Parts: sequence; structure tokens; C-alpha cells
Amino acid sequence: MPELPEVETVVRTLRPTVASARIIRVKTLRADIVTPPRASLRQRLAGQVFADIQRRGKKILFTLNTGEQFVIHLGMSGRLTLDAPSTPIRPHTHFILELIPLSGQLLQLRFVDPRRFGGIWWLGTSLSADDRLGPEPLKVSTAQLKARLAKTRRAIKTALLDQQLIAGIGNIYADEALHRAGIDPRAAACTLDNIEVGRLNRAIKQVLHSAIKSRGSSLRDYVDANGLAGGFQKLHRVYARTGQPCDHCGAPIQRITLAGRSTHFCPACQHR
DNA sequence: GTCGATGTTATCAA
DNA sequence: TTTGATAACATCGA
Repeated sequence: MPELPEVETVVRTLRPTVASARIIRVKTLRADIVTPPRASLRQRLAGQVFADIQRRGKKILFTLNTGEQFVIHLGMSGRLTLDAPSTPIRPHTHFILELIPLSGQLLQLRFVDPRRFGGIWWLGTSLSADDRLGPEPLKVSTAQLKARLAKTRRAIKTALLDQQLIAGIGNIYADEALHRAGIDPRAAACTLDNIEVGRLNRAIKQVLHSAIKSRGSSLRDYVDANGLAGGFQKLHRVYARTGQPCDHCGAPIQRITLAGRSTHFCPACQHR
């Protein structure tokens, strides 16, 4: 589900309500989604006030007035929604923070994650210590990207999925960016020249900006914090379009497997 | 009913 | 060291 544009959309829909809200109740329905396993979130969070909420890669960083922080990662199937306390609890709801925002209207921030690949990480004041994420795709320079890609022989598609190389791109936007840049997803990352990396960098920024504008892609069940689906799936040019004609040249979109992930591309447009 | 696929990533072994 | 395979999990559709 959630790659950079979806996570950014969740953060933007959460921020106006959550920033400055006070936490009045903490319910952990499934303890094993919290790391470290014995972090008593109830004790640490109850009564605290949120200072800010930000995105870093695909992670959501919550900062409290005390300066303490925790991270939520949505994994593959996670969603974070704001609901009235009377709204029925969905199956696979693992964690609930009851909040009083500035509006005074009681709300619950709910973390739902059927596949449980996501989770919550308590950081405290450890200054997000072991953040090994790569640069933000919307800010990275072509020179910086080129230098990072030069260090690996993996396929460029696989390299783009590596969060330590660049943070926030997932399966959908890797395929979409490579198509817009006209680059074969199988090409070894270290063989791309300056021109190609420049094209790729522009394609990444363009596709992520338009996806954010469309509030993300909803293929399955992704929704933002207000329960609203995204619209960018309608603008996909290759992802989940196997066999359909390429918008650019009409050749059928092909699907292959690369590093265990389904990969969609146009064999005519994307080659040297 | 079974199989395979699904937007992520930590971990393991070659 | 680097890289690919696998597992963690639930759901859906062929």
C-alpha cells in the first residue's frame, strides 16, 4: 500500500488535527506491534501533547512536546485514520490513541494493519539514532543519486526499492518513474550515465509530485487519515497494466519479476 | 479447497 | 561485501 505519496498524504491529513492535540487515552490491542517489545506506551504517552508530525521516507515521525518521538510504519497493509469514538472498530485494529484536538472534539487515531508488516517504534529522545534511510527523492540532486547508484550492480529497479539508497520509493513508483524516464528496469544501476540519471531524477520527482497531488494510489484499500481513497491509480502508465498498450508507443506493457517483485515496463520505450 | 499474488522489509545464506 | 531468496501475515480472486 503506502509509498511516499500515500504516507505524505496521510501525514498532511493528520497534521492539522493531531498537532497540538492532547493524548488522553492509550489502548494497545496487540502488544507485539510495538518495539521495543516492553515499551509501555500507555505510561509514556498518556497526557502528552503532540508538537508535530512529519514524514521521512515511508515512515511517520510523531514528536511530543517533551521532544520525545515515536515512529509508525504502515508496512504493506497499514492504515492510520482519525475516527469519532463511536465509529465501529475495524478488524485488525492494533493501537488507538484517544485525542483532544484544539477543536475540543474527541477523536481516535487508529492504527489498523491486517498483515502486520507495519508497527510502532518508540524512539524517546534518542535523536532518531539509527536512521539509516537514504536521501529524500524529492530533494536528492542528480549528482548525489548518480554517486549512490554507481556503488551497486543491482538492477536499477531493485536499487530504487532500497530504502538505504533512496527513501520512500516502492514498487509502484519505481516502475512508473522508470517508464517516464525511458530506462530498462533490468539495467545495472552502476551503468546509467549522467544523462540517464538526470532523466530518472526528474521522472521520480515528477511522478511523486503528481501522485501527491492525486492523494496517492489506491489499488486495494489505501485511504488517507480521513478515510478518503487516492486517485493516482488512474494515471498509472505501466503499474498493473500488463498487456495493455503503452500510452507512448502502443506496445503491450510487459510484466517480469525482478528481485522477487513484479515489475511492469514497456519493452519498446525502455531500452538503450 | 488450493494456489498464487499483493503496495514492505528484516534476516539469512550463497 | 553484495545480492537474491525467504519469511513474517491476512485476504482476495482465479
